Amino acid sequence: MTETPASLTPTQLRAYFAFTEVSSLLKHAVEKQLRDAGGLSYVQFELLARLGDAPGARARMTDLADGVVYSRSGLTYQAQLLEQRGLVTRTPSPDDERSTVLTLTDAGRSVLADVFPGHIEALHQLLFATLSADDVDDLARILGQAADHLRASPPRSAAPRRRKAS
Amino acid sequence: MTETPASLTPTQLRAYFAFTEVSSLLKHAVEKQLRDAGGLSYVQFELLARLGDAPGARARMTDLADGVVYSRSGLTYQAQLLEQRGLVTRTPSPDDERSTVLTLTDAGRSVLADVFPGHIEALHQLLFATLSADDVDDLARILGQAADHLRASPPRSAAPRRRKAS
DNA sequence: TATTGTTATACTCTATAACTATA
DNA sequence: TATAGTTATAGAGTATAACAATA
Repeated sequence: MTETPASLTPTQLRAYFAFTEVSSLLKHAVEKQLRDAGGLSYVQFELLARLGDAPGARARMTDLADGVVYSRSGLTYQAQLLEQRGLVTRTPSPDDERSTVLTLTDAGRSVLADVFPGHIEALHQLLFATLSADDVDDLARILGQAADHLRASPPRSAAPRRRKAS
Repeated sequence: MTETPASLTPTQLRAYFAFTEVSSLLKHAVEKQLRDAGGLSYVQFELLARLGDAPGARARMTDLADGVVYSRSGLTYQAQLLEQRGLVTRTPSPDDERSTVLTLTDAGRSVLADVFPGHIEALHQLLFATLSADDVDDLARILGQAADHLRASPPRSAAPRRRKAS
């Protein structure tokens, strides 16, 4: 067991407050851009972007749910919305009939293409414009480390699925 | 006008992805802790914490709304919830009868006290445990800079209040 | 019996617009 | 006329639990 201090240092507090503030302001700005440019919520964009990166532009619901921090029913809900808009298709997996495979359609890829440039521009102007290359290096290294730690951390908010205590 | 590159560097991408991942995982974990320890949402915690820091443990609705990124009606909603639980009081301001002043009650301060230790512990274990003192310094500096920039940026999602175009 | 995904449902949160009251 | 805040309302999103189908 590692002992936990009862308080944070002033610098830790500053880092935390700055982090939450950047997180909040950046998320709002990005969500607005995604909504204006493609009518997408952040989650929907993330799902489409993951599909766009996936081999064959397809992925199983469960694999998507593990990446995004969502309940399965929430993912079903979002997948329905995307399917209704024709941005993805849902088909049963040939390998395992229980699984549903989401596939990005041409229309989905087109919406992604509509949205990407503005997304990148927003990130550049809001986040990266004021940071030096060294700052970005540091940020990537430090936050990458933190992300690794958090990902491995037990208190996952979206636990894979509860296991019986027996 | 500053020219905007059409894409991000690989390091910028890594920094961005790490940032969003940390943001998402940390927020979920912190929200769970606040809910379990004090039945508070993150917004409610933030409001109570701001009142706790404010002189006289009191603040006007508008001043709170400017800090938190919320619509006025959303703030009214949250203030009602907090008042119903007896954690704050709402009284008209003596200076300006249009204003409402929120004041933290003893019960509110008590809930804050219940919640703080676990909040700090969560931050320490999830975020700071793996970071060196230098890393925290860098993080505070870099994100502080980004926060300053974002705060000053025109596309505020919660604009103070729309002004007539005339 | 465990796993994948869907459905039904209820709840929280947020924003817009209309409204009241005060400056 | 402008500002502070509330109310009414409607919509998006999320999670839990029960369920059906497959492994």
